[in-house]
Formats: sequence, structure tokens, C-alpha cells
Amino acid sequence: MRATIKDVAKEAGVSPATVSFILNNKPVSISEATRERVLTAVKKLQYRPNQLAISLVTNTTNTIGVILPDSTNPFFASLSHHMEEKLRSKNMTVIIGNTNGDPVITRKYLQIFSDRRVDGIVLAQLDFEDEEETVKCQELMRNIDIPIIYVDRVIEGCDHYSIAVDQTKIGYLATKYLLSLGHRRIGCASGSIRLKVNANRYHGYTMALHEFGLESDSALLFCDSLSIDCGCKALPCLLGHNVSAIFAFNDMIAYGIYKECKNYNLIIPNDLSVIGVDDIYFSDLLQPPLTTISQPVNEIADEAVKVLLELIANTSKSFSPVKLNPVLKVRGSVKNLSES
Amino acid sequence: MRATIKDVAKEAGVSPATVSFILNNKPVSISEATRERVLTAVKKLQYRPNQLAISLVTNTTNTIGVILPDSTNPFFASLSHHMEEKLRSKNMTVIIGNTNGDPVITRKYLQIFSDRRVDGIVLAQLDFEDEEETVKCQELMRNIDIPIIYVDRVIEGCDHYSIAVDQTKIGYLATKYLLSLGHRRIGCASGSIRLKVNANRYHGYTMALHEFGLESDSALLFCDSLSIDCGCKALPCLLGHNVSAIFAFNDMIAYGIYKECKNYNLIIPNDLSVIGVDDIYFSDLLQPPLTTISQPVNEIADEAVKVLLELIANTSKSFSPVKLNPVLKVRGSVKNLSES
DNA sequence: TTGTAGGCGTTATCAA
DNA sequence: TTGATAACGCCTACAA
Repeated sequence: MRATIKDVAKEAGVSPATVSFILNNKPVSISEATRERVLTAVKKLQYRPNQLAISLVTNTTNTIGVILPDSTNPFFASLSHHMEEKLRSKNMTVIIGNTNGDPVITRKYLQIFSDRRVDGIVLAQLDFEDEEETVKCQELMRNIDIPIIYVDRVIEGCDHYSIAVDQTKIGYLATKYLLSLGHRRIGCASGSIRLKVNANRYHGYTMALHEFGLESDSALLFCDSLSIDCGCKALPCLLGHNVSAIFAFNDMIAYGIYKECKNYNLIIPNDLSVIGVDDIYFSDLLQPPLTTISQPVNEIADEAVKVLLELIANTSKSFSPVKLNPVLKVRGSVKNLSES
Repeated sequence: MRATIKDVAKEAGVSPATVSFILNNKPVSISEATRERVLTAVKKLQYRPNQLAISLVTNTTNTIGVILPDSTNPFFASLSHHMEEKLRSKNMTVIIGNTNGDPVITRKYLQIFSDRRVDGIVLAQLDFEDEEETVKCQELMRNIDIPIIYVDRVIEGCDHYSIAVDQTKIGYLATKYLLSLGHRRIGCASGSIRLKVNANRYHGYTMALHEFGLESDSALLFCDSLSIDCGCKALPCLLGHNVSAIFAFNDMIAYGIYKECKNYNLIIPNDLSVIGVDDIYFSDLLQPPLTTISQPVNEIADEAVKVLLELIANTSKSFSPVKLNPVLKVRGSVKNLSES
């Protein structure tokens, strides 16, 4: 059985309070003699404080709950891994919840994390197919008296702390790049367009088109999910509409397109150009290496942790959502049409 | 402020005990009238039990601590993701700890998880470069009165519950396949050979060689780490020894080899054959698709959760380490030399 | 310099 | 059918 503070106290012949004082370096003067006795008792009994008990009384758990769509996607894996590293140095632990984009699971985790009294929550998706679900989540969050910070797939203009990358800009950058290389019929392989992330990327897409005097064609928008599977399905569909390039709304989708291109015996970028979003570290390994819009994962993670810790410490500065910039990574998956 | 059980009791005009009975469906008879009063009070105050308090008294936290080398490696990401899904249905949560293979961080997480009184721990690496570190970890674990189960990078023959894939067989399968296609000079790109995983894979490698009447040549063994980086470094080195094929001790290493092959203008599998281990879902996307030895991640996760829950429930059956079988996945990265 | 005692939010054991 | 009350393991005023 694990020793308790009482055991230590008894062993050292002092009161539990004294042990607590010493172990927590409280500013009370303790004689060297007793301090030593206590410390040896601690060692002898291999005493370690029960964090549950401490949490109950101090009302802090040193735990951050992180709710992700899918930790199997390297983008989110990197995000949480990076946060964890940052937090570990502060002796904080990370609890992970994967939702698969399901609002019900999202709410479940919000409740669980709240019930466990985590010190803060990082939420990577608050926006769902069904708007009602989003509203339900927001209601739930209002009832949770825990600092929450949004990350990645956030809703713009909502009155909450958030770290986000400019999604419209992502769509704009990707599309403009394709246009500048002579592409005119550009297909989109997107997740649900009801999600703001995707809607915004699509908006950026149309903005770029307009700049080139083009109108967007809804036939060129294929919607499914932000997964490999989506790319597989999108390819034949968009090919049927004679696109010369596909803007995949994330790298996973792009992977699906790569995969399916093999089946159709298509060579990227000769037969089809592809551009992705996220810059997962595998994208560089593909043949050809995937040109993509990179999101600064580490920065997102750093900022999220920073702001969240401030929130927890109640150093709550004025509300200002952080917006980070995406960056175009030119590699080998887009063909220059104007050259040929 | 969050309502407590006392608030509910007061609101309903009953004692806290009664509230607790009702909420936990204890087998005590409660009049319909009071039950209803309590339930409406709960709703009105939006009462939710504080899990910390519950944990303190019940001595269970419904939490499993998972300690991984690197959750950014899709193999481990899948592992933990799958466990989490399984556990979620049992209302259990997963805490993640990434160690980067560092024994000090490993121990730190063991302590943290123990101090937080998790119900069980899944440990994916117990074996380190420095044997002393391994011993230290084992000592620590002996002092932790929490069920621990090893997974993946385990030590064979140790007296603990473990779910593992037969690592020797992995090496054997991979090598035999290469040999059967006519390869004779086969390089190994490995992590530290002091780790049992790698040593065992190498042992399987030599077994297969012997079967073909060949001796292993230490010059063909390149050791670094189980990462992309290792593959990059291994390529020029092994190439210098005239290998026709490289056995990468995991897929990440194989990716590094792919990456570096581009710089050397080498075509896989024409100029060099490569085989990996793990069968990460990206391996299928590479050009050419990576031939690899697949480890049954989902089975590992399922078994680990199953055994761990049994251990926790004290249904501790007789000790018997589970050993799962690896499977060769033939794809396109190995050339048949006997054909040419 | 150290000890006593109340409280954190529950559950659980008795009584009533 | 319900209510006191003692744990659980710790922190922290307040006393001594």
C-alpha cells in the first residue's frame, strides 16, 4: 500500500502539517533536525503525494484536455505532440480525446474533461455539418467554467480565444499559384462545405478566380471529408469535368488523389496537377513531392499553450484571436502550363 | 461556481447521501417523490459530480496512461487512437506521454501517472540503449502498484504482461523474402542494436541468411534510430558496401531511404530494393509502394486493452505474454533479381 | 517551530 | 425509506 502523509508524519514523529510544509517549501521556519527526519521518512516510505487529493483541495489538476478530430492525421498528431512537450516542462499532462469529427463525441469529451476538472481545454473543431450541433456545443461550453481555446478548425468572428490560420488566405494562395501557372479549370476536393474551414478555403479559391476574371463553377467542387478516401472519390468525378489541376483541401485528400492516379495511369503533374494543405511531413516523400500550403503547426501549438496558460493564470489579457499565416511550399506536383 | 452534491441535497431537502444513492442507482429503495425532487434539483443546478472527489474515495480514476516513444509516428498514433476508441465505450480516458525514447522522460511519466493514480499503464518502450536505464525503470515499476502492460518494444522473457509481435520473425520474414528473390548482399538500416526489438529483428535476419548458407556481415549493419533521419544516413553508407537491397527496420527508416534515393538518382526497386516494417498507411502511397512487414496494430491495441482491463478488474488470469504474428505485405519496392 | 482541526466533494457504513 | 458521519489524502488557517 502506498504511504500517505500521515504515515510519514508518524514515522518522523511530527504532524502531517509539518510534512506538508516541508514538502511544499512553505515559508515557515522548520528546524533542520525535523526537516531531516521528515525527509528521511519520506525516502524510507517512498512517499509521493496523491495528486488526486491535492487537486481536490487546490482545485487545479495540472492537466490540459485536447480534443481533436483525429490524432492519426499527422497534422493533429504534431499539434498535440508539440503541446505536450511544451506542457511537460511545466509539469502538466495532456489528455487526448479523438472525436472523428462527431459533435456528440465532442460534447462527451467536453463533459468528461470538465468533470475531471482539467485546468484548460484545447478544442480543434467546433464547427459541424449540422449547425444545431455547433450551437449545442457552444451552449455546453458556456456552462463549463474552464478556459477553452480554439485551434485550427475554428469559427471566425466568434467571441472566444482562438489560434487560427487564415483559411481564406490558404485557398487564395493555392488557387492563385495554380492560376499563375496557367491552370484555368481547377477542381476542388473538399471536406463538407458546411464547415467554415472548407467554406473559407473555397472562398479564397473564388477570390483568386475573380482576380483572374474567372467565375467559380460548382461542378468543380467535390465535397466529402478531409480524408484520403475523399481524394480517391474526388479524382474520377473531377476528371469528368476536365480539370487540369485539383486543389485538395488538405494533404490527406491529396494522398488519395495520388493513390487513385495510379489506378487511372495518370502521371502527376504531367496529366494532372495537385496542390494540398497542411504540409504533413510525408508530403515531401511522395513522388512527385507534393506542393502544398503549409500551416505553422508548431506556432499554433506554442501560441495555444501560451494563451491557455495565461487564461488559466488569469492573466487574461484583452481578447484577441491570434491569426497565423499560411505559406506556399512549392514542390513538384504542379505543372507549369504556360511553358508547354 | 459549480454545484456540489450538498447544494443539490439542500435544494431537494434531503441529505447528500440520498442524492448519491439516487445518482448511482444504489440498491436502496427510495420513494418516487424524493427521487423526483432530487432529479429536478440536479437538473436545475446542472449538477455534475466532481470526478476528482469520486476518484479519491473509490480509488479508481477511469484513466489509462499510455507511454509512447513518439505519437507522431503513425504506428503509435494508430495504436493509441485505437486504444482510446476501445476505452471510450467503457467511459475511460487516455493520458498520453511521449518520451522520444528517453528513459528519464519515461520514468517521469511513470511517476506522474502513478501519482495521478491512473488505473493502468500501457508502456510501449521499456528497453533502452543503456541497460542501467532499463533496470532503473523496472525498479520504479516494481514500486508502482498499478497494472502495467508492455506493448511493442518489449523485452522478451521478462515476467510481465505483454502484448508483442514476434520481432525475430519480422526479421526472418523480411530477409527470407529478399533472399528468395535473389538478393544476397542485404543491408540493414536499424535503430540502436542494443534495443531488443532491433537485436531480435537482426537475429531473424541472420537466421534467414544461415538458411541460405550465408554469414552475416557486420559491415552491412547500419545503426542509428528508428526514424526517417536514420534512413537518410544509412543509404550512402550501405551503398558503399554494394548492397542490392536494404532491410529497413521500420517504415520511417524506409521513407528516409526513399528520400535519399532521389538525391542519388536511384530508382527503387531497379537500382535498390527496400523492405520496411510496420505497414504505416502511407507506405502504400509511396512510389513504388513499399513492401513491408505488417504489424497488427489493431490487434495489439485490442489485446492490450483487454488484458489491462482484466488486470484492473483483478480477473488476473495466469501470466501469459501474448505474441502476435507479423505478415509480409508484398508491394513494389523489391526487385526480383532472378528474373533479370 | 510545530500541531489541531476544518474543509475539498464524494462514497459508504451505520443507525434511525 | 432516509440521514448522520466517518473516511479518502491532502492543504492551510489558526493555535499553541
